[in-house]
Order: sequence, then structure tokens, then C-alpha cells
Amino acid sequence: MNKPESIATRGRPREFCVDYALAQALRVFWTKGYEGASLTDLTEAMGITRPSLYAAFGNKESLFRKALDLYEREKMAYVGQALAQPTARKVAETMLRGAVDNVCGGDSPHGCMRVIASVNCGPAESIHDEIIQRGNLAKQAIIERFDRAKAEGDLPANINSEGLTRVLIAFLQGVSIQANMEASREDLDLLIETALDLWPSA
Amino acid sequence: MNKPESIATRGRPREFCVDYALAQALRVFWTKGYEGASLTDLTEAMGITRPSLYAAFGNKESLFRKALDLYEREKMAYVGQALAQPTARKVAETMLRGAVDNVCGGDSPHGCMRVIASVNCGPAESIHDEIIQRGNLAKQAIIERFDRAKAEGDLPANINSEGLTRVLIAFLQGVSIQANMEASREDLDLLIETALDLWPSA
DNA sequence: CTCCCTCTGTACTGACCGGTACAGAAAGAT
DNA sequence: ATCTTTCTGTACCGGTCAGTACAGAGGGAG
Repeated sequence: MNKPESIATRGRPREFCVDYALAQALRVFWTKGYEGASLTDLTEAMGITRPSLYAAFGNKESLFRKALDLYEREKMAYVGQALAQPTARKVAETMLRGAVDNVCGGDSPHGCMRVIASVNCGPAESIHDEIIQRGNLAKQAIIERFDRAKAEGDLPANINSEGLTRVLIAFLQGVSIQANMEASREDLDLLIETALDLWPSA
Repeated sequence: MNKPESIATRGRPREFCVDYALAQALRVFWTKGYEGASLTDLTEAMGITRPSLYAAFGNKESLFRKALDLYEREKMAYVGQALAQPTARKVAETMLRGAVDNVCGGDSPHGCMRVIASVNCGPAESIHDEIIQRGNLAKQAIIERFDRAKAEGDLPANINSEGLTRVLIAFLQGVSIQANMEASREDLDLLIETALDLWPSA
């Protein structure tokens, strides 16, 4: 896993695996946020030196973006699965359980990387903006899914889709923040079970 | 407001008002978090020099603790008011409206200082721990209030008090995070109105 | 007035930050 | 073998961080 992928190129071949290094960088950013992760933290975790990092990933900010891409691709697959569920309740349930799994998963750090990074991005304003933008895309997708659910009759017609979406997102953010505040898996399960008890029925 | 309080002491009198300076420090910590607030940010906002800051407040961490005390004393008074409401629904409503007011209040920054600081405290682990501890105190108070509500019959008996408390806290954290992600007051009002629609009735 | 005490601003410390210049090493190309 | 290209590690850059040494200023006490 930690070896090059060697696609026959010129010059001295890279001595580390870019994907593995990126995965390690993701772990660091995930636990410490953007500002909290220093280049020393990153290079030590990735097992490479500073110039190698800059040659392979550009700079800290573009490394973070690549790590965020990886995070959304691998760790937030449950969002897509959730949207594909047949009912609004199943959408919420899949998303909430996915969030808890994501946050409690074995050696994984605590909290959602997007939430952590949005608060902890420091002076890198563009990162904050990008996270907001990505979040708004997801929010829109959920709103449209709930609109469809209302049309299909598995959500009461008097429900405000955007309001319910913001509530669901608040639950997800609650999972993230409470996990970051040392809530156990049982605590988080209790949170989402109670949340699902409150969820509107058709 | 920016003048000393002069309680007749020996030595050269302090030339600034400690309370005013602390209020300014609170604004900086609130907007930037613990790590994000540099001593330069703080001293400029407080209108004093570094040695004055250290003489009056100890160091950055103890200044933060004093600012956090001030925050909880002045900006989170609505929590106590909420707990004194006659019904569980009123408790939740008062708390949610207070949170939105707190986060949207005029020149005030965005997001709850405790949420921001808990994520953004960096290597100062003791601050993280202290915030968790203070949060747990509030959580326990809410749990007990909901237990009382169940005994008084204004909350269904089959409700799990701790679960409902975690849900309410998740709503509050959602208000904070979504405010930090540039949600408008209308957005936050929509969030809490929908949340209150879901709130259990007796 | 002189002594003492505490605050004031200037100017500094060592450590760390993100980022890079440079020389050498390792591969393909010729 | 030599050239070119790209990666490697060392050692450094200027800037900023939290924190402080020091001398002077301004007050009460004697």
C-alpha cells in the first residue's frame, strides 16, 4: 500500500504511493482541521519530506482539497445511498446511521471533517467558502428529495422541505459536534433514535 | 467604559478598564476561536499592550477562560430563563430562540462560542476538556428539567429524557454551525420553527 | 523629597509556521 | 557513457506565534 504505482515515466521514480500518502493526510486533516494540521504533522504521517509533498500535491491548501475530495468520495458515500432510499424516513435514517458509523468507525477520528474544517479553517477563507458551497449542493439535493417525497405522499404536504432539510442537517451536525465532545457510540445512537422518533410520518 | 475602575491601590494605577478589555477579548475569541485569535489580534482589540495583558489576565489561556466566563454569564442567560419555563416545549422554544438571537445579534459574530472553541481549541487540550465539562453541566440540567416535565405530564412518559436533550442540543449546535456557514436569520428561524413542529406534545 | 510598588511601552526571545533553494540520486533517452 | 528529467533529503527563508526582560512612568507611603 505504501509503494509507488509506477506508470513508467521519465526521471527518478517517486518512492511513495500518492494515494496512501493522501489517505494519511486525510487522517491528519480530519483530526486536526486545516489550520491545526501543520506541515510537520502532515509529512510525518505521510512518511515523506516537505519538497516531495509540494511536488506531488502543490501546497497545503491544494492538498487539503484533494483530501476533502477523497473524504467525500469514500467517507460520505452514505449520502448518495440515503438519497436513493424509497421514503423520506429511510433517507433520514440512512443518513443518520451513516453519519454515526462514519464518526465512530474504528480508528477514525471524531466528527465530520466538513464541520470541523468549516469552523477550523482559519484565515484560508477560500476553504471556508468551498465547504459552504459543497454543503449547499448536498442541501439542495436533500430539499429536492423531500419535495419528491411530498409528491409521492410519504411526507406530509404541509411540511416545509427546506425547513426539514435544515433540521436533518442539524441532526447530522449534532452527531458530529457531540462526537467531537467525546460522546460514545451509545450516546449518538440514542440521539439519532430519538431524532427518528420525532421524524414526521405520512 | 474604557477607563479604569480605580480602587485606590499602591503603585502606578492601571490605565484601562479590565472589564472593557475583557469584553473586547471576548469578541475576538468569539469570532476567531482560541487558536485563531493571536495576541496581536487581542491586544489591538483591547487597546492595551502585551505586558499589560499578561499582568492583568495571566496568559492567553486564562484570558480565554475569563472570556468564556463572561460569555456564559452575559450571552447565555437565555439558558437559565429557558429552564425556568413552565413546560418542556417552552423550555425548548426559549432556548432555540435565544440561540438564534445570540447568534444573529447585531454586531455579534456568528456561531456559539462554545461550539466554535470546542472544535477550534487546537493543542490546548485543557480548554477542550473544560468546554466539554461545562457542556455536560448544562446537559444534566436539561435532562432533569425534562424528567420533571414528564412527571408533570407535559411531556409523554415514553420519551427518553437524555435522548430528547441530545436532540435539543443538536438543534442548538445546528443553529450555531449553520450560522457559521452563512445562514441568514430567516434560514435559522425556519430551522427552529420546523424543529418546534417536530417537538413532542403531551 | 525619597522609597517603593505597580503599571507602561519597546524591543526582544526561542519556537514554530508555510514554503523553497540547492545539490545529489535514480531512472529513461540517445 | 552522457544527457535530461524528476524525485530525494538537508538546510534554509522570512514571517508569525506566545511569552518576557527591561527601563521608565506614575501613583501612595514614609
